[in-house]
Amino acid sequence: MASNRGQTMTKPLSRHDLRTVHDTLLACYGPQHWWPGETPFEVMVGAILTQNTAWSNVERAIQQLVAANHLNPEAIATADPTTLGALIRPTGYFNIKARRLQGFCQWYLARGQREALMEMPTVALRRELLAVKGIGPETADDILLYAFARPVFVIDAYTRRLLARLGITRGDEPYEALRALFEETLGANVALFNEYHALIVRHAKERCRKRQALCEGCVLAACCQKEEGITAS
DNA sequence: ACCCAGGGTCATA
DNA sequence: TATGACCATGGG
Repeated sequence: MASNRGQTMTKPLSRHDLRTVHDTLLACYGPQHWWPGETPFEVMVGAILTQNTAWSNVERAIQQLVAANHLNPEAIATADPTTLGALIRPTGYFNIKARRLQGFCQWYLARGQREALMEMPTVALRRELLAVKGIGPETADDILLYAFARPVFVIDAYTRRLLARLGITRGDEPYEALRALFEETLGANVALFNEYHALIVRHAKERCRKRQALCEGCVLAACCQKEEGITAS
């Protein structure tokens, strides 16, 4: 299906319109330059710290890790858990996340870090990431896509909400079903997956919000199945 | 004083 | 397999 860059979509959507949704969002917002992180390792740390947490809180934690010279796998793996917890405190769940970071870094070092892991096939790397305690499907896919440039589509709460409101899904599909939907419909494409997920986050944060969505003026409004969108108050 | 935010694990039934 | 409790800080 042809894209309609710069225009408002006007028909109810099916799953085959995922490409057009991307093009419409890109025309609206422009490239998002994701993931916000200086290095691949910082992306991995950020992916764990942002679990169920606002990104602004993660930025503080990253700053504190840098200031304490702890933003490297050796320092995190060998840090005192209480010290590490204090550094990442702003992200919430800091006791659990400190353990998750340490478990991840121990695996990362044992596996020879990024250089060695880059040689591993995507399916095998994904399986290993999921075996690390505290890394579930979304965190694994964040790392695969944004730190290892693998063609894996990230499904998060924003993606679920947007697809359900558009009428493409019901909202209760399992993670793997939604990931397969995007990957099979769009075809493996790292640059596209990277940009699309970033655009979904941008759109869901600033317009397709959980409550009080700003449907008036939305580029997807004409084709969206969401009923009674609350406009700006 | 709520509700929400770029989840995941574990214990139950 | 499917729900619920739990983890915890910061902004609106």
